[in-house]
Amino acid sequence: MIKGIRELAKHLDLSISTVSKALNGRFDINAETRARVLKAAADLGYVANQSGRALRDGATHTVGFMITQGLAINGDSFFLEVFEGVQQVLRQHRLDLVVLPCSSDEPEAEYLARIVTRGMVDAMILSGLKPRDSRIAHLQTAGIPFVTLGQSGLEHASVEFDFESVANTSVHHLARAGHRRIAVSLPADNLNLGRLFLAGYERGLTEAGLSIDPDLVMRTPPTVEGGSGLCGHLLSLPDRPTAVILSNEMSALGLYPALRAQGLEPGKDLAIIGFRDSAATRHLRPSLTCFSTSLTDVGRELARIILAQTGHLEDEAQELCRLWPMTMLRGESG
Amino acid sequence: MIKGIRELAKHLDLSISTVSKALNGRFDINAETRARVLKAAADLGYVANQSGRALRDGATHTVGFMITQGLAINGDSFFLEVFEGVQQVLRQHRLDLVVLPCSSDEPEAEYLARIVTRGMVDAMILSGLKPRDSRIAHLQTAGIPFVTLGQSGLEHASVEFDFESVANTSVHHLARAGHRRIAVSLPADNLNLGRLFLAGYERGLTEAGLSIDPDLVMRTPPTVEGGSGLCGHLLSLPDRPTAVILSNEMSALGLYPALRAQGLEPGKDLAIIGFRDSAATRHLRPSLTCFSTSLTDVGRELARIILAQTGHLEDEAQELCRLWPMTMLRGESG
DNA sequence: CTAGGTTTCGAAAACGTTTTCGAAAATCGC
DNA sequence: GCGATTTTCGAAAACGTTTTCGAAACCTAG
Repeated sequence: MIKGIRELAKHLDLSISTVSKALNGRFDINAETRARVLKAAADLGYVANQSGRALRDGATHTVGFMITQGLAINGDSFFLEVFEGVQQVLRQHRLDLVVLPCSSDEPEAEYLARIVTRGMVDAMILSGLKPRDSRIAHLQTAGIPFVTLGQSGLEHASVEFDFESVANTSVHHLARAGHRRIAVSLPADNLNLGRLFLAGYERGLTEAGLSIDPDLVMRTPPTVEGGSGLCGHLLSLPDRPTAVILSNEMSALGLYPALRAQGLEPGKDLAIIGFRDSAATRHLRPSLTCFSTSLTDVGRELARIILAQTGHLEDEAQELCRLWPMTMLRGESG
Repeated sequence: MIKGIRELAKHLDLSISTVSKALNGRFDINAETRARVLKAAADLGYVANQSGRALRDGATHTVGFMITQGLAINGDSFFLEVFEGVQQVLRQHRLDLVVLPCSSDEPEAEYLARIVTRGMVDAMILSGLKPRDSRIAHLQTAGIPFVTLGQSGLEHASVEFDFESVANTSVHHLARAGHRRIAVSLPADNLNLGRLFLAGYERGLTEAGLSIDPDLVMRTPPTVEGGSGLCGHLLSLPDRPTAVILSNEMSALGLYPALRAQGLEPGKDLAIIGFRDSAATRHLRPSLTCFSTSLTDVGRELARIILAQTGHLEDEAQELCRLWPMTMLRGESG
């Protein structure tokens, strides 16, 4: 194993600059010498030192993906699948992905500032944003290219699931099946998810010629317990709804057993449309009608947006907020 | 915002070296000037550039945690909890954690070699190891400190769940409840998990005065479908077992409904002990008797082992393989 | 054979940091 | 007040890489 380009050059009896240019594909190098250099580098296992490279040309060739402990949504691999896609695309452009986990005992903004000002990454992917997240302003003033996964805004690039269409499609699907009283479960906070979901829900009702009843819009924590609680809430309504649309992947896991405890059968006595297809919901019986998408593709899109901002991708002018479509998986629950 | 230590020095009308020493706590700096430098650095948001630092003193002050998409037997929440603990401890020593996801279209060894020879990290944490994983030899010859999560061997540092005790405790628990025919479900491959689990199982049987019946040792893929298949296998046995011990967290999710489809009730017609407590298994009814541990603590231990190897932690001589204990959560299933 | 053009390579600077070592300033003993 | 000692600071080198620019060597045409 060889230490630096200096040793490699000495070993080849060439100058440092010649070796560097051969490795980086510059055009003022004889094809024969280039081949000789490449072979030697491969044989001796030489790879350019990252710090030296970064220092020289001011770019780390590295994209950061910040995650926080709080948002471990459930037991399945949401992020792992996204990482896969990001890394796949970045690698084609000789960039690398580093995931940066912020521990819960450090403020997110402080952590991000440290990472960015230390110059550890050229660009950032953010997830788990809070309503008015200070991290966005920080990256903007620092001039670091970035994209967010979810919580889109007009002022920065983002990828967000198309909750509006999901809710809208759900309503139409249920209305076609004859349902007139369709409830919806939303998170209590004012995240984009809730706003978009509600908009699609109401548009669907209007388009289907159904009336909008505020009593049918429930605020539920996005947990299994939230799903259990939802059951009581639904059954207590005067004119009991015959269908419910869920906006998170955990609710169904609580709703199913809670219904059965009341002697009701999911999908039969209450139609259910869930969100999102995952390892946890996939084995519910009767199978859950829900929405699905390739998270690896989402990761690929995130990477492409970053590449477009850093100039690695010359083509298409990206729209700022990428609404990500999801497809409905018809199950037995509604 | 300020660019480099050069600007900061000029702004303070001090030399570069004085500023550097003040920031790094060297002892040949006047307390007053140090305070002045620290204040200015904080005010102007200066943080030492990572590449320059790494280049100068040959250390990146960064620990890598390699994960692979392929064998996603553990999901987001598993890793996120481990990351939390690692980052907590590393941060106290002014180190940082970077998670390095290897995409499925690149050989793991090649990816690791690239990361390491590029000098992106000072040490590595490895997970998801295969039986004779070439990554270990590579790190050893490269002289990079590392620790593995699982798949312990005598030749390198590792943290591994104490599967032997888990299986042993399970057998004793079931034997005490009167069970004589206790089955066990193991993965098909020859990972440590299977070896250790089987050893603990057989030791438990012997200690409880029960005979060892090879028919009761089943090889099942560690998936929900594996759990479903296990049901048929169990029921087809001539002298049907009254209890089963599972060695992965997904099996129970398949076994429960499969049993019910046969008209049998989990925990009543078949005692079940699961491994491991997780968000997915936590809402099974009747509740699953299973084993649990703090994954954040596991992360902390991993970090400590790394710190001991890199000399950041002067104290205790670590044993090579840290067997990690788990505690049994008594549920209604057995 | 020579002038001009093309191809191929090397010397040197720069990126930002830390540390060694020496110099200057301050303090002390007498 | 002066030499000796301690305290405080600055100049410069080094880490490994890439790129600019100039020099050398080669080739072509006349």
